[in-house]
Amino acid sequence: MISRPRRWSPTPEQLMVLQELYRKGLRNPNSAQVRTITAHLSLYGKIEGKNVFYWFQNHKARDRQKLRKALLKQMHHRHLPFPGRQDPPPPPSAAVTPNYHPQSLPDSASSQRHSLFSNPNTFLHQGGDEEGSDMENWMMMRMYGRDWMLMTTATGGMQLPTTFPCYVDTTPKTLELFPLKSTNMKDDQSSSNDDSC
Amino acid sequence: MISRPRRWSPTPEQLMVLQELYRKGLRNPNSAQVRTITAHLSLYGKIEGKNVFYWFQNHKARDRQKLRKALLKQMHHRHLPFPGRQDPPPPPSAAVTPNYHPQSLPDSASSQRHSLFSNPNTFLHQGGDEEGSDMENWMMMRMYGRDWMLMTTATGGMQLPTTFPCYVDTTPKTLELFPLKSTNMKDDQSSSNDDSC
DNA sequence: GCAAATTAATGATTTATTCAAG
DNA sequence: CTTGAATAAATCATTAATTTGC
Repeated sequence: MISRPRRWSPTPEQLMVLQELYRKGLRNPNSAQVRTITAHLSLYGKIEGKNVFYWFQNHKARDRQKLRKALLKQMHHRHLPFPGRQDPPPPPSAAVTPNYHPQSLPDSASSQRHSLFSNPNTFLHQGGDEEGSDMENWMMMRMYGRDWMLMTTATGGMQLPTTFPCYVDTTPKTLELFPLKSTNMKDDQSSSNDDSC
Repeated sequence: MISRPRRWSPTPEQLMVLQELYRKGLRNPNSAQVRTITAHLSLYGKIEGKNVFYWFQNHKARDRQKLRKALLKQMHHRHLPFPGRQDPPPPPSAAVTPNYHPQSLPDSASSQRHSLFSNPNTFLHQGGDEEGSDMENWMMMRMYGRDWMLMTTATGGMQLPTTFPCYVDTTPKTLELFPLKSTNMKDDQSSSNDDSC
């Protein structure tokens, strides 16, 4: 019995595909991309969305850190210019760029790059434009993978119910107090005192 | 017209409940906790899971940083010992503790604290113990909220389909190449060259 | 050859930092 | 200025490589 591994390990095919996607320049796959990649990679073995997400995150970070170290060591040794590495053309001189939040781009920018991939194949669903619908239960953060595992697996994930505050000044309706399970033991539990409503 | 706000802002009731939960010691709510809190708080106004998650994350971080600053300033000024702050009893001298991963606790530890909250009310579903089922599409990471928004909202989220690597050495089955949409313009796009399979 | 011991890689989590809305 | 949202960096923990003694 191999006792199902506790953490995902990519099969050679999965790894190859991920590396190729990375090599092509993919760094921060969005939700749809993660789902698509996961779906396709699941042909080669067990895989989840978070694995894909983590893989890109770690790979990017370690690629960058490797580059940093190389540059530092090089700079310390001699002043040889850049090494090769022209695969995913990093934004010029952005090898050590700390952050870079190009958020909320104003509706239509950089239309030149779009022309490079004129493949309007809407492979993924493109729901309505208004809010609601899928937006509700879309996210269960990364960290919850383990908690969920501990919760569903019978590993004796102890229960630390936390009483819900009940002095909300509006009509309490159906809400009074409800216990919450807690599996991570860090600083998650309630303080033992002051829980009388 | 107030033009629906683009980011969540807690209503007074929601904020009060969140603060109370925090005050009681909740720091890293897990998946079930986030869902439960979200469900109950949605009685008081529009809210999503990520809002709850972010709120705890930010609140913890900023509480800690505030404490750090206070300590630093105090230490610099005079040597007054700790300020008050005995609400969520921080692990002794853990005010600036870097990490602390109590992961994979061996099945039954710290049973004393459990006795403090002997409320085995299984309010939340407790699914089977084996894999699969809910574990599949459980997580869409935090960052995807915005992407999803840009995608579903008609803001002209440009399409940057990325060709899927196709030289996987197993039988390609139904997978050959598939375009992926990309909305974040950071370094997400594929390199323009080398996309011929 | 082969496990136990040690080290290197890397998957998974948490914390720090930054951007930007209000 | 406060704080929601997002990303990057640091860290932990487990698995795979590898070394080592037999």
